[in-house]
Amino acid sequence: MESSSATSGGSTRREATRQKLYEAAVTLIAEQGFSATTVDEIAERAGVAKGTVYYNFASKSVLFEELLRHGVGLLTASLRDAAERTAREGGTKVDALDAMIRAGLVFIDRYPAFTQLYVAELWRTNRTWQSTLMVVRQQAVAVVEDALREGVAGGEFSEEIDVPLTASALVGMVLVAALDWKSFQPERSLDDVHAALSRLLQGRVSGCR
Amino acid sequence: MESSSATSGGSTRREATRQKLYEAAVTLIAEQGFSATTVDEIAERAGVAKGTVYYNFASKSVLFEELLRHGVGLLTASLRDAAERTAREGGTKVDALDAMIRAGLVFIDRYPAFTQLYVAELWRTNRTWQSTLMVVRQQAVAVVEDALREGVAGGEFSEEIDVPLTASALVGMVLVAALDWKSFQPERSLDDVHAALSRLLQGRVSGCR
DNA sequence: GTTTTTGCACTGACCAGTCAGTTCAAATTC
DNA sequence: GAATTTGAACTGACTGGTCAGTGCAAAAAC
Repeated sequence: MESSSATSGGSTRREATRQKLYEAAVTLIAEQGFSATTVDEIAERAGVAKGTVYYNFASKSVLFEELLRHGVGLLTASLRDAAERTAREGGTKVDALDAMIRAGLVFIDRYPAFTQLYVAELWRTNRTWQSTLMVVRQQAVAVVEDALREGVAGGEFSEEIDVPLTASALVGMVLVAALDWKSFQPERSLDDVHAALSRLLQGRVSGCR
Repeated sequence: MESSSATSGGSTRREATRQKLYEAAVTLIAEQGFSATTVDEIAERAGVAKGTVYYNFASKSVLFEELLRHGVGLLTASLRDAAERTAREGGTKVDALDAMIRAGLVFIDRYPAFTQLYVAELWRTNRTWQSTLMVVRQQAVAVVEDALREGVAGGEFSEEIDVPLTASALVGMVLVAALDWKSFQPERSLDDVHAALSRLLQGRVSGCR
């Protein structure tokens, strides 16, 4: 899944160790927060010696920063893929947004810990990885903004909508609904959650029908 | 302002110190997270000696927990107030939801640090204040759920909506849009943001008109 | 034979929580 | 109304523990 191409095509063994460290770090940091999670814990959960962590990453912060980049890269790719697939199949922009909602849900379903940790850090200030976070956030939100803008250009959406704000709101809708789903009603199906959000997106809750 | 009544009518000085500590703690923890914030920092920012923190609160965690309860209490009261005011004035349930969106925005506008800190902690597990957080979350979401349920009962909303999920999604919409507003476009007006969210709530973005 | 991992002892900074002592405003005494 | 007492509120130096990061020799993997 990650061995062949990737960024630097390093040796496979190294990549596998890094992956194990990502996985260990993501759950621990999601549960406890960055500062409350120790490097010893991460190493132990990954089944690796502490020295190995420092052989593979310059510091705890760097490990975390690369983890963030890695994770949001996956999400962005998935959103873009959903949008493009819909376009290729001749769907409307609402279809594209709907497909992106589903892609978001699938992502959160698969990586709940990452999502949680991301949300916890996103609006913080004064942290070393702030700029990383901003860049990476913009990449993801931009995909939604593009769909909205194209919808406005094509006459499908009202010209009066506020693109950045509406994009934020849509992202928030999916994010919070999905995190609540995973935290408080994990037994429900993804389709169920998707249906509820679809209805909200299409304004089938109130007002018109 | 706080001398006479309050909860326990304790001495004024004590209450004032606690308030200063809340204010210092909320911004520091919002910026850095709970574990990365030291008690020395909180004391210094509050202009108080470290010992005073421990004279007023049993521990750092307890200070934080009481801070959470305090803050969400304010929010819940504000939401409930908005809902009741709309009802008294004979508004529809959409009006009530709209008023609650505005109340939420006003709250976040006033206490952005608290909101940020709340979001960062809400979906964590394994923390001592988890139960506090759950209780307090349910109080706030319940107000929205009630409005939705009443809307369904009164025929204003579709019977098919999923009340808890839709409530989560609405809360998320406001939360994320408002945090993005405060973080990335703080110069915009509250009315502006409110208008964009109103439009989304009423389905005036896509589909019907 | 080079790269990667291990295991573990060590350091220095940092930090939550403690406690003996100080402050001061109100209550009490004369 | 001045002198004295009281005690809640506050102070800040100190302690015991924790943790990020280092150093390195030997083993394992490739």
